[in-house]
Amino acid sequence: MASTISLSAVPLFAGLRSSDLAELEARTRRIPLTRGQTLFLEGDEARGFYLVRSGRLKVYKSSPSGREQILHLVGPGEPVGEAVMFAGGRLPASAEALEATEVLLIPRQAFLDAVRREPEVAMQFLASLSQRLRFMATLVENLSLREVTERVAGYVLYLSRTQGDRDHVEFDLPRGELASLFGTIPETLSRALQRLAQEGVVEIDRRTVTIRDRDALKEMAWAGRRL
Amino acid sequence: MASTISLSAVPLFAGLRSSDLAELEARTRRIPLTRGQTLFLEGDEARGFYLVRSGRLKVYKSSPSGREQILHLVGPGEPVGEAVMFAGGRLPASAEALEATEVLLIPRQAFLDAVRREPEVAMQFLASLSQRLRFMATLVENLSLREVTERVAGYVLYLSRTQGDRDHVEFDLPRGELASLFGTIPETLSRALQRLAQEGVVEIDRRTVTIRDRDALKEMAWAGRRL
DNA sequence: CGCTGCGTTGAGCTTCTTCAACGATCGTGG
DNA sequence: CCACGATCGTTGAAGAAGCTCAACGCAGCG
Repeated sequence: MASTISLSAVPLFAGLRSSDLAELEARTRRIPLTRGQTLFLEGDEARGFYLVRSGRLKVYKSSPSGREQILHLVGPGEPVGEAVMFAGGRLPASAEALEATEVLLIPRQAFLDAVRREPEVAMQFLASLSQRLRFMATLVENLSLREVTERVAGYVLYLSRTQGDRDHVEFDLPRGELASLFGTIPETLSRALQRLAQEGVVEIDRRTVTIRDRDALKEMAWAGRRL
Repeated sequence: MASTISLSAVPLFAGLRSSDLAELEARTRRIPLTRGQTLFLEGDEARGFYLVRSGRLKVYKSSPSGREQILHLVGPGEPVGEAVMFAGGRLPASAEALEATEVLLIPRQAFLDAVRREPEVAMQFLASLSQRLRFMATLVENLSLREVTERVAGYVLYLSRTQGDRDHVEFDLPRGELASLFGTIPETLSRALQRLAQEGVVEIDRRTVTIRDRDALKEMAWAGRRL
């Protein structure tokens, strides 16, 4: 279950020769995290960046009143905090383990050396940042232009796509975290799910969602209302 | 007024030798845009990316009902659509000129050749994407965790910072665009401004904002309420 | 078997949006 | 140079979506 990815299998470092990989790895530090443990907080100084080896992190912003907005989820082979390395400044968000997680701390200089050896690595990071940027654009669109029920419908379809286009989909997060991902609170999420269920579009049992009317679900996901 | 930036002054290409710069420039195409003209629409195929030489663009998402959310503003020396080059896929948003604007279309291959000549260019783009990512994180935070009045207060402070910490600040956009930037509509923005004015925090005359009580403004910007 | 935490449901309230009307401003053409 | 129309910004009233607070059911766990 706790699949651990080795550096040689990390797409970001594809292109590095195994000797360089070995050197890179030697300069990293392994950091084990338990569920709920904080990796860093918004405003912290960055000493390098992190690579998730196993488990999962949430990267989030929190409000003075305690509400949280998840910016993205980070899984095995994916980097966290690397943007600070490129642009400078302090960490713009916080990160916390959603389950038992192991990350690698990669010091700034070790990374720069790797890039010098193999410029292709920089291109991989460009691709990675670009993908994240696209994800953020979608998030902004959801928060600003879609209502909660539409976001949920869209997420179910997204999960269905990533989980093999089945009609059986598993939420990979508890309700509260799911709500933070959608930019809302558990109560509202609960009501949105209930609405989808009541209209016969999906069936919901705990974390399992069964898609009953895929077309209706698609309809809700991008138009929702009017037009 | 219409300051035009030359390629040699673009930070992204700092590091390129002038001969390489000349070659790069020779492979670009100049595209003049009038105010309101569309550069590309969400879903378009990208042939390369664009660099703004003069003027200003908005990059935005639009909803079926016609509302728009501005993702970012792009000025002289800044790139648009480059993320698609790195990550593939189609353009995730639309772009339109806010005023008379000239952009350079830089073909994918011309860019790749430049990077091959000078790997430092890749690092510059990493920094640029990272900054944009940070901006997007702030946008998400605003949309999800702050109310409109707080966003406006924050923006006024931001403008004050960028315009030299004066108490006299100029909105650089008409109301409607400003509203799109804040993720709301002109009516709501108008009321938010009115509230700030009524509490004596700022004074507003058309696009000019005079900060009357900077501390109160800061207070509104990050806490707003409770705690 | 009871405790604890998560998820759901209900009622009331706040914020924001919608729709409509109105005033001001600016550019244009007479 | 002025009058006109179009656009932009503001204001008001009503409605919708989402949030807060509180209570409750239920499952998992000690």
